[in-house]
Amino acid sequence: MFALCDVNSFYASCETVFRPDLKGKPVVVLSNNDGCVISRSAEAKAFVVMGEPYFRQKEAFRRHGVTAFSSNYELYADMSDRVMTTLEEMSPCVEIYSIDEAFCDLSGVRNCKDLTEFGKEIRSTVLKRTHLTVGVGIAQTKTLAKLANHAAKKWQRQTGGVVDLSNVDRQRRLLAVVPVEDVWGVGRRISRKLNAMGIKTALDLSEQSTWVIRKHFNVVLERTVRELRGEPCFELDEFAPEKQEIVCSRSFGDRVTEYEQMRQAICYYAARAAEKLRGEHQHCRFISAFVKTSPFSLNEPYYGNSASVKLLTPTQDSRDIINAASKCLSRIWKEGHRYQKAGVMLGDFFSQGVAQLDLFDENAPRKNSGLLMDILDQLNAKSGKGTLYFAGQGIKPQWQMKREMLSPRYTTRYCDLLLVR
DNA sequence: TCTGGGGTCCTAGGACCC
DNA sequence: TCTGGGGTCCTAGGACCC
Repeated sequence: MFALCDVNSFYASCETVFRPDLKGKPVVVLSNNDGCVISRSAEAKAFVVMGEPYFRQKEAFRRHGVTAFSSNYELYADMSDRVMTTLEEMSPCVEIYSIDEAFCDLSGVRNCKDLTEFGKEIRSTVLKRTHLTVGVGIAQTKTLAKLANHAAKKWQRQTGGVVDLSNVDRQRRLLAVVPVEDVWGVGRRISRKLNAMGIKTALDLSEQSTWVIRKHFNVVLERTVRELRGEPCFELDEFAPEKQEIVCSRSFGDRVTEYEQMRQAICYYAARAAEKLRGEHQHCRFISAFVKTSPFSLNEPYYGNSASVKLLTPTQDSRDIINAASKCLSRIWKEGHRYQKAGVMLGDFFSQGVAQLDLFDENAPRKNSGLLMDILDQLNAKSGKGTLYFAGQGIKPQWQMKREMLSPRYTTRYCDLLLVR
């Protein structure tokens, strides 16, 4: 048995925890650069469109008294930790699936407790400790647990925010009313195709023959069908697998038109990516950089391109990674465009000591590289990000993002006491 | 004027091997 | 006239997730 626990309107709720005056009022959180709406409080759902740009909804926000926040990921990550710690205390095995969701293994719990009761305990404990509300969906497969969670949120008042789907009749009744596009693993493209085939509800999908689904779609959807029937295909992954790639990219607050500005931005992303890489205790061989103009602007030609290099010897040294990324940039830069976004990607990872040195590599490994990087990371960890940085990043970046409605650092600076007890 | 960021998995096709 | 069979590895692209 699995329980899927997720926080209601996570980002928006994190903001209202520290602004009790906004409880019960429409609140939204915006993506970087205050671009799109990425989280809405229950009260905001009626007149705010998820994923739509802020500038198009500004007027409606004003009319309905919606409070908007720039995203404050430091705060959300910290609140997420508190929620996950609580879940880990209450359940023997937890898979943290995203910043606001976790699957809990309930196979043992089942023998000694009523599952719905247990779900309610989780809810009240998380609420008490963090002032955040979670929905709990319980079932014998992950896909069904997701669906149960969906129901717990949709009919929160009737269900008390907890739905146990172990009963087969109950399962069928729910599947029959859930549109197929709300099933975990069924996105826009696939639901359109399914609808055209007359498959409209989750129940319809669960009744398809697996080989028909495999023929018209793929094994991924076949697994979803099996899971909907109660046959588990996905296990609980308690330990996060090692990363396969690291991406660092950002849209610019203002369009970038000058090479020097872009070079600084790429240098910054490369340095951040290298830092993340060392955080994973990995070395990489693949480095790429990309730039692009806005895909939305109609009166200028679109340009987007990327270039990559494959090193002979894996590295974790920021200097190597910055070097490689800068070289990539020089290959794809085109004068005369108004660039909206750029980024750096790392891949082809090797663990420490596993890499084979190359006899013909002209760039011999740098002396004391590991030691230097350790000191760099330690300093930045202790004294705050950006204490020590590379000259290539520039001193006064003009390309930084806009966050005009940012909330204070409630939990990571001076207000920690609020939540301690 | 203004539209996010970071991931995973699967498949098909090409290059190459014997 | 007629040109095999079985495999691996890599990459790009498409789908999905939050």
